[in-house]
Amino acid sequence: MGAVKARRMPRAVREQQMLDAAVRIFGQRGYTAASMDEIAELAGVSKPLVYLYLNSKEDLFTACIRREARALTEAVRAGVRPDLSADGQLWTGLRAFFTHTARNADAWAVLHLQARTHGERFAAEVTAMREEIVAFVTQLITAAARDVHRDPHLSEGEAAGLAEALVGAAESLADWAGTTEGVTAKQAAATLMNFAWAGLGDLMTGRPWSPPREPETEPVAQAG
Amino acid sequence: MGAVKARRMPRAVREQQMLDAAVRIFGQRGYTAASMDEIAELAGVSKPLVYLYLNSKEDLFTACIRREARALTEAVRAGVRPDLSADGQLWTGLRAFFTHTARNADAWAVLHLQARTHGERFAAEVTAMREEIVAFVTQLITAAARDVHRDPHLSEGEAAGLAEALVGAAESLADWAGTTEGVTAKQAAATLMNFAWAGLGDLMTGRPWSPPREPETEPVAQAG
Amino acid sequence: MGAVKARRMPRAVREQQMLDAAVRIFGQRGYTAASMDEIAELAGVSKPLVYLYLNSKEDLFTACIRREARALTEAVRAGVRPDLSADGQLWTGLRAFFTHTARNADAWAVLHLQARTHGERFAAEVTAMREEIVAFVTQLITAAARDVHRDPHLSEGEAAGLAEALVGAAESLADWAGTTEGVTAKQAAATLMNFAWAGLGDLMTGRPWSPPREPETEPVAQAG
Amino acid sequence: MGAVKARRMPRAVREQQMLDAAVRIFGQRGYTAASMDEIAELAGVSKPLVYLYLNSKEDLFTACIRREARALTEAVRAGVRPDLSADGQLWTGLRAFFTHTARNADAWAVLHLQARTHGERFAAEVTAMREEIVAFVTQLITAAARDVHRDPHLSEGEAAGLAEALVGAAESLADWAGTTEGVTAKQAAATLMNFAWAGLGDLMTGRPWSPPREPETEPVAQAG
DNA sequence: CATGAATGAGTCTTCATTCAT
DNA sequence: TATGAATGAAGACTCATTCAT
Repeated sequence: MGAVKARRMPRAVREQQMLDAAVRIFGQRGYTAASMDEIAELAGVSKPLVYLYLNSKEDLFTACIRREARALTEAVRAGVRPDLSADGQLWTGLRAFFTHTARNADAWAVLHLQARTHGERFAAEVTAMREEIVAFVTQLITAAARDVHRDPHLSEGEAAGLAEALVGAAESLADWAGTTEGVTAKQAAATLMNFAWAGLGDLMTGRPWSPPREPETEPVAQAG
Repeated sequence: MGAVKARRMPRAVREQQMLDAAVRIFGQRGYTAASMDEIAELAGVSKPLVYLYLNSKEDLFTACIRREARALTEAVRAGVRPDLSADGQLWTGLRAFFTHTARNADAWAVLHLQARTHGERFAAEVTAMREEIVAFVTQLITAAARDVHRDPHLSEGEAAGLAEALVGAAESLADWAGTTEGVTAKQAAATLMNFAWAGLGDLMTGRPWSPPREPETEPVAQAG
Repeated sequence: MGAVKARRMPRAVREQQMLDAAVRIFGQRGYTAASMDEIAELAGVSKPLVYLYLNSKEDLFTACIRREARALTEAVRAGVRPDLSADGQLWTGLRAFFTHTARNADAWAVLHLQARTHGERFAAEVTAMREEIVAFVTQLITAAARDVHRDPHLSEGEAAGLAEALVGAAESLADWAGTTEGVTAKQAAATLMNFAWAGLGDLMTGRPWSPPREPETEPVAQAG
Repeated sequence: MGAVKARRMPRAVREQQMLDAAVRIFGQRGYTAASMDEIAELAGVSKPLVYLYLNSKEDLFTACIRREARALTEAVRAGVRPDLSADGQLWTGLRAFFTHTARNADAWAVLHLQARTHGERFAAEVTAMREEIVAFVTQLITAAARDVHRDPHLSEGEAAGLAEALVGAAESLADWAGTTEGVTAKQAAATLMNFAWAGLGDLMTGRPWSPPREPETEPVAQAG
């Protein structure tokens, strides 16, 4: 298991091996349950070397998050075809997204589950990436609205909410596709496009779904 | 801090206090970072008593998951108005869902984040609940399709995928509403209905979004 | 070795046992070389209990310093006979000092060597005690000067310097008496009284030793 | 930081640079807290080179002690004017001593604090130096006694005790002068001469301070 | 002569868990 | 019923020390 043990490698290479191991362990065990011992062993080095290069468990985790966040955004960016229409761009972007998350399940677990569950410092790191993506999707939605009407029915706030929903759905479907046998990235993307885009289309043509009248809305507040 | 110390309470009551404390700590610190010491202190009892009643950290966590999963499904079930049409039922269900998750943020964190991040045994516990909900939503979607056509365009698999997307989006929006100031449960529900339902409607009237032709789809497989 | 192992002792007692052990180990091995393992073992308890009661190595060391500093000052205070003349008070105080340090060699090593060698925080703790003693000795010296003249030849600064020298000499003699076989506390005290008091007497009668004239004094500055 | 990096220096020079760095670090951090990494970095060389030249941390520390002990004794020896009377010799010796310790505070910390706190092997190294000095001072005191009487009142043991006290006071005053702003070497020396010499003078003229009668002397023994 | 790469061994610290009362 | 006293096991982190180049 693991890579063949090769001693005396240049620092940069060893660092990547360590990050590979760390992403795998963090993704599978979770941040706290992951032990530096295990990571070092999987990386084929001794623990002190991990500390020498990556400083601490926190820093190591942060390095994982950064590397994988960058890898994911770049994969998506590379997938998007800017010459297509808004829905075409979304489609290709989603395909890239699902492909990347499915191929890098541990990295996705690190970003989507672990990083958000172990302290603000880590969460902030992913939030940056996520916001970048949400902003991009908001643009796409707004652009699409412009394609249909000169005078869009869509406020900025609404567009942001919809983007949030779309990204959220994508994230959940990524988990689903990663967990469920026989669901391809393409299928996941198609499902999401079907689910959302047609609806958005309707929305933009001025036929939004509207809730029935009702008397009262209680305020939302945390109980405990 | 914590509850007022009252001795000699009936076992059932004490147990609930412990679960209250545990949900709070697990939700805020995460499963591994949560310490039995802290939980016992917040519950206002000594640690051995926690062990006497709840057996072990794992069992305690499982008990939390079960209690909160049941509470959530019951809240949703209670929210749904079975006398309404499919979209009406979905709307009221979502409202109940967002209201409950917003009011019980720690419980939601336990179910949505913690339980899925710390071992199969816990994950399975939530999965059961989730599947129940997905099945219910699948029914609603199928029912809605029947309402529109006698001869639905919607395969079972498609309906399941859409339900998955909808539930996923709902989960993400629950996080979003819990995190973002000034977003009410009602708004979250409306956003999701707008996002999805109109699209589904389109879908059901036979105008699905369709991807452009392309030659090739690579299979999805985990790299590492 | 160590005390007979008795389980289930009240906290206060156990704490003192731990401090006893800690003083011994810290005094003999030094702060850094002392291991919590060894201290716990000598105290007859497990390491976690040491942490439960004393918090950390730093806190444990601080507790040692405080306890021993208090014990030493109290021993000296109890030794001084306030009804005697200044030289009588000094004599009895020194006797008490040498007796206590000789009987508690490890404690003396903690206070005199270890506490001053491992960070400001610890050093400050002993400095407080030392300043108290120096101030007391300064008073004695000044009082003695008043006994001899109405109009003392002794400035405040000079008195402080002399007190510093006397205390310093006492500290060194304590090491010496502790190390050298066959030197009693009484002898050490007598040596110091002989060494110093007669000289101070001379000083106070206005016959100070004076350095020969010389042309030049270079300023003192740290090289590195 | 550290010395300018110059490669390919003769071994002797490099060794001195290493010792310079080591004395500084050992003096400031203490033996155990000092890390070979830091020493090597401050010396401007790689760690393996330190090991190549100085063998081990213990050997390095020993080398420091030896070099600085020799430097100190030589400074004192060079300061003493053998053509002067006994008190003149003591005065000039003390001046040299305080000047050297003040100018080499780290070296003094190594000798006075660190070497005595980290194992017999190191302590022995300084003890040798100290005994040499004490012996020299004993001679001075005896010589001074001879200057006053043909038939000295001073036994050998008494002279040794007094020398011990004087040296001890000098050591403590060295710390004091090193720590307290505005105290020069000359002042420290004068304080000590005033404190001691006049007293010794008295002593030698046959008027020793004598303790009051008292019934009992308890034997001194270590408690623990 | 000189060093970047690498580690075995050990330290402080924490936590889930259990007795004895 | 309830708890103060106590611990085995494990994890993060550091350091003196050595190869291989």
